[in-house]
Amino acid sequence: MSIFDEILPIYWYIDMKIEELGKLIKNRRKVLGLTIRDLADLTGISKTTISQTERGVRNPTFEVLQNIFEYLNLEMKVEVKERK
Amino acid sequence: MSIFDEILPIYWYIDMKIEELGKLIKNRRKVLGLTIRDLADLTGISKTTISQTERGVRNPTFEVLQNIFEYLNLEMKVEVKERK
DNA sequence: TACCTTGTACCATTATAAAGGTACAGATCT
DNA sequence: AGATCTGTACCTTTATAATGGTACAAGGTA
Repeated sequence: MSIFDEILPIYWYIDMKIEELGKLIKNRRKVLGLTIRDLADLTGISKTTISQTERGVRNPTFEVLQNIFEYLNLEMKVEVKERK
Repeated sequence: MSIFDEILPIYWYIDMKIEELGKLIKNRRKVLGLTIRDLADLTGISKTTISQTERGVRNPTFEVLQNIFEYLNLEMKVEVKERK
């Protein structure tokens, strides 16, 4: 039906690339069955900002990510990078 | 000698609060023995931005965090929040 | 006493994130 | 055909992040 019907991980790893972060947000939003308008209403963030953040065409602020993560039930962790 | 001589965790958890994120960055910078000027030179970010980000008095962009994390050898992970 | 380092305070300017509107294309309906 | 929904493409305006300079206070050192 769509790419979002595949088995979804409950854990994502982000290597600090803005495009990957956008894909993660869009994926998670779809999983929860929300539209961009829905998420905009929930967070109070404009649809423009959400759309562009999901596509990685803009550099969002921490506050924007904070709000989006809250309503997508996501949390961020920071670790010291392992040495290879 | 200072608060940074205590045993330091190799893992931090950030519950999306900008003040905590700032403390984490400052702590990590101190652990690596870097000054704000050092980090500014490494990342290309101004000392003003770094200082205010560490104190949580400003809302940094993702790009700024990306750069800081890179030179502090930190990485970000995103997880689905566990239900209580 | 200097002198140097570090971090913060303060300011003006520039760059750009965010908002909020309209319009449009594609898909999905009746 | 039309109507609706969704996401993107625009555009303008506003808010504010980021820069880069100076100055100053606290601390350490010679």
